[in-house]
Amino acid sequence: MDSKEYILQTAVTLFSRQGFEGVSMRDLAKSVDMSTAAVYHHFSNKQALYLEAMNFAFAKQARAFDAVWQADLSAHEKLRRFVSCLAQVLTTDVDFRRFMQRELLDADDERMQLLAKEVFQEQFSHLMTVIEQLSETQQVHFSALCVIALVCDIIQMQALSRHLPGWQAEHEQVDFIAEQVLDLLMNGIKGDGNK
Amino acid sequence: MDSKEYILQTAVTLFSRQGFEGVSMRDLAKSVDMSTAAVYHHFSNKQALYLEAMNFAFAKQARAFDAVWQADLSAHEKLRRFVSCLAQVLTTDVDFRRFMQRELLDADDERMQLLAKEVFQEQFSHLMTVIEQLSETQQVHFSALCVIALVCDIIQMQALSRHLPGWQAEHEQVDFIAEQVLDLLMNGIKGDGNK
DNA sequence: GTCTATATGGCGATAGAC
DNA sequence: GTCTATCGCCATATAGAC
Repeated sequence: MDSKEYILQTAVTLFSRQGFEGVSMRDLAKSVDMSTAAVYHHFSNKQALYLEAMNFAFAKQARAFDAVWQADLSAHEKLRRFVSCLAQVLTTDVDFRRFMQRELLDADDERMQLLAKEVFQEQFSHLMTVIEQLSETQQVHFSALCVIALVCDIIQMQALSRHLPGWQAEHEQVDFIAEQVLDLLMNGIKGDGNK
Repeated sequence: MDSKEYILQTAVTLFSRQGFEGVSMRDLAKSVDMSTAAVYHHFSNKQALYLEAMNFAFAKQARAFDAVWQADLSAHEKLRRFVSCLAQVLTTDVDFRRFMQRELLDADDERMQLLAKEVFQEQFSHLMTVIEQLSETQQVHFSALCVIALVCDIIQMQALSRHLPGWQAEHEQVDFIAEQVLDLLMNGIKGDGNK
């Protein structure tokens, strides 16, 4: 009975690329080489399938960050690892990234709350602790948000930035992104760091 | 014959909220109080209507940035105005923001090129010039991308960040966002600026 | 330019055999 | 657990009258 898992895996890919309305149960059934009736045997309706697919996609990434917050690292090193890990995950697992972006657009408040609790909250709390150690800012929540926003949107905008002046291929490499983001976070736009 | 414009205006709102697949020609026709046949009189098919709606939404914002790059301002002041203006536009015109996010997700390379040329390129070039004046970084393109990414994604993540620890209502005010982003850009995460 | 009516096909979901 | 067949509805798009 890993039909069900196979369906979920496939659904994640399809939903992340074409959205809820853009994927029909027929499309999905064809992709997993089954009849629609067989798919409906595993999920009560399309909405339920979508929610399970979402949880499935997010659960896979839950423990990608485990190595980041180890107690015996400096705050600076923790931040470096987090930024690097986030860039890595978002670049590698394109389905996850697109699913997340789509949820940010389409989710109602209830699903947004779920996303916050199940996917973000733990990492966000760790990140806030690290920022408190590194900075005197009173805007810890906002600073943490900035870190995540920077990494997410840089990767999200890659397909666009390719067509803007000054683009270079290395701008899309994970290590380059992580290094530049960290430099910006530590030194601001002046970038007097390692250059 | 401003039926056509009225249809476009309505289409922008619907498409930005529910996406291409989520809006039927019937929905749209009902929203503008016409028959679907009347809508089809103005647009050859749904795809063409979508593309015209996209151009319509983006054209409205083209000259929102006119006051930003005035020659007699300091580079720092230009940057401040750009960040503030961008935050203002994205907060005020929710349809525009969502449409842009959706295009970043759904557009193929051709539409991405259009988006780059018609919407971003001019502002992006100005922004790169300003960054060159403010900074010694060799990564001007990347830094410019960071500025835009920061503002866009902070606003995009507001609905989520509401459910994360440490959130405060003032985090969603345009002036607060602009001020904090500028501080981060100039001083990094330490935020030793005006605090 | 707008309508009513309709052609044609895809949609979510179910019934019932195996 | 999977299939074929089908229900009832909604989709895009068009024909032709006014």
